[in-house]
Amino acid sequence: MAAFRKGATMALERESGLPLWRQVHGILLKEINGGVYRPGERLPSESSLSRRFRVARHTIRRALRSLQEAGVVRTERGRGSIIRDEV
Amino acid sequence: MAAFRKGATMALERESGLPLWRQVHGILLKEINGGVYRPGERLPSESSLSRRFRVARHTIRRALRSLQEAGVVRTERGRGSIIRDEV
DNA sequence: CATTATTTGTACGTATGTATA
DNA sequence: GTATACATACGTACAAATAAT
Repeated sequence: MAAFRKGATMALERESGLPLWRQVHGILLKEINGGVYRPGERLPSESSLSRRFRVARHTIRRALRSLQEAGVVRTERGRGSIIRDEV
Repeated sequence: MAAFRKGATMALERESGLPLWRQVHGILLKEINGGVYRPGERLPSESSLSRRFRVARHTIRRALRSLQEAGVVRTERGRGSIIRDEV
């Protein structure tokens, strides 16, 4: 399937009970694991992700935070969220 | 001094460069260490702290999150933020 | 080197949902 | 059943660090 193309994603499910930020987390994690974004590379900016997923930047930041806590990315002010080398 | 009374605090410094949420973190931590709030007890609600410090609830939540990450409190939905047993 | 644009951080506000008291 | 309290999600504005021109 075409689920690993950059920037093309199914719409989030707003009635699923699963928080939007968790859905974003899951999608980005799959894309990272699928090689769409690779270690050392930056994820798209928060604004960009906000447009892509049609959610508030706040929601994107919540998702990115959970990716940080999971050790998947590190976020640097003014630079972006960088994929960590896989463990 | 009277720095350890419940709910009576100097105003936060908005020009200090230190983020408001860090200031709130520091004050609450001192009060916890000073015995104002004790292990097993709950901190005041987010709304209450918001009024006390005259900052948005968002800012209080940021401070509480950093206290969680520091292992000082645990937050439970519908219940509040409970002081952890000291380590 | 200087200016502008981009990007994340802080801080405010509002509304609604969900769990607990 | 009502009130309280935290969680999710929307929005806006500006500051600060970095990148790009």
